[in-house]
Amino acid sequence: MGIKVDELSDHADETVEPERRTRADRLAADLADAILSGGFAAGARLDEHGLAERYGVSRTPVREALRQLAATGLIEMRPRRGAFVASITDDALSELFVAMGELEATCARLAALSMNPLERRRLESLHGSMAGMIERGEEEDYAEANRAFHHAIYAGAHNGVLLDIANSLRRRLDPFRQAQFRASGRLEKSHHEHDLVVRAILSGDCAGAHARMLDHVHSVEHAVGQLKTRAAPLR
Amino acid sequence: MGIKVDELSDHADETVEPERRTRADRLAADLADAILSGGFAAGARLDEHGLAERYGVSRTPVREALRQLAATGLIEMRPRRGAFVASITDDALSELFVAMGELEATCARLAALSMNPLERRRLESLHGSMAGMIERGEEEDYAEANRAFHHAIYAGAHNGVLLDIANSLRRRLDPFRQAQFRASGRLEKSHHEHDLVVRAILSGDCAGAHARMLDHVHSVEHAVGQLKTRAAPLR
DNA sequence: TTGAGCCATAGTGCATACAATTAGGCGAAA
DNA sequence: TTTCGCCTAATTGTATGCACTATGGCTCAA
Repeated sequence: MGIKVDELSDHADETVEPERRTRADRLAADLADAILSGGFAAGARLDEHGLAERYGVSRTPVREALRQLAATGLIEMRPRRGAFVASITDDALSELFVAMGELEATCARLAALSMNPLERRRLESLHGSMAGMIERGEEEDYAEANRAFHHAIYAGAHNGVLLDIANSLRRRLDPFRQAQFRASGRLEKSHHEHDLVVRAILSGDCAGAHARMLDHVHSVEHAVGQLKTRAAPLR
Repeated sequence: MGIKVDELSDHADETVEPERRTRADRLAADLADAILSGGFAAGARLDEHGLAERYGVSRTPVREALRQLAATGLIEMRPRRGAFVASITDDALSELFVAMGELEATCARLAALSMNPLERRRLESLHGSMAGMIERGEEEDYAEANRAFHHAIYAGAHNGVLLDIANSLRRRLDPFRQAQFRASGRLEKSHHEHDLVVRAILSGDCAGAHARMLDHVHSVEHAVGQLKTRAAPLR
């Protein structure tokens, strides 16, 4: 099941190959990036013909890409009425955070039980390196390391199904998580919460790992909520 | 051309309506049913042209239906090599059960916290009615009620995201769950486990609900495992 | 006889043309 | 003035044709 992982990872590991993946697949990835980075407004209509012209392909791969995205929940398709960027209501966002929290807490619990010594050492080392980033104010690096941190815990659960679910939820929440890093003092608080999670996992305290991770995600949700009261949602 | 509609003739819920859903959507549903009910062997190749001919449509809706199914994990698509019915290895099946167990346990915990009095009463009543089915040996009815029972708990978590995830996992596991009902004494054991879950939920014991549901799913997995050692997997 | 390379064939990826439906605007009637 | 209905334009759903890739069989050489 380890194979499945790098099928999903669409980074530039391919060098010159004259297109291994299909246009539809690459289009889906491109569109997902564009949507998640705010290139399309929430609720915006995704016109097949327009997208086809814009990306220089025919409507067929566009339609297939849209189907893929619809399956992830990133867009919504209504028969004969087209595709729209899924707009997240406050309630839906809250449900997403609750689900994400439960999933992450579950992974943390399983990780406390299943991680092998190497995985535990790597998690500890990654967590340790993040302290320095905070001191040096390296927000970008911290955000990236944060992703790796959470991913390490998903992977530590040793369950491909949960890994896939967690990744897909995280992708949808990432834009919101990103924003809260800019709240003052948030990085320190986040790191402290991580610390509690790591200690619980390393000591094999599965109930503690569950509880601490739940706390952490709730805290992230709270920070996002605070942000939204001041500024408009970021997409 | 819209005349030869009933090649796809499925359920008679639509009376005269000239197609509300698209062909691709109905095809996806039909194919999912066919696969889950064993109409296609595991690992079988799903030839686009053949399916198109068989269902009396062109390749385009077939392709879109296949994309949809691929997103649910029911089939696997490899670029330029076609679609195959996803074959489940023992390891993958085990991972699915673990994930399903964690999801169900999470829903049970949340249900213990969130269910309103009406939902609690309905859950209790449904559970009560299942005892009679066992005594009367109504396996079919019990299987149906069992689905409703678990669904009620997912819904009781009051979280659409978790509900969707649980449903999609359940769909993939249902063929295996069905089989274990035929194991002797399994119905009684299942009902007893349900009883523990219901009591925990009704009394608001969220930790207990989590633990009891985890036990229950593990027990189901064990029963399926027992079955598989004797007979070949059912698809 | 066995292995490697070539070729034919089948099947997917993509493009494009056509059909059908929806939505919005316009006009007529009450 | 308002409302109902029709018509048109825009857009999605479906069909089909072509091109390119992968796979299996066949040939030729060792």
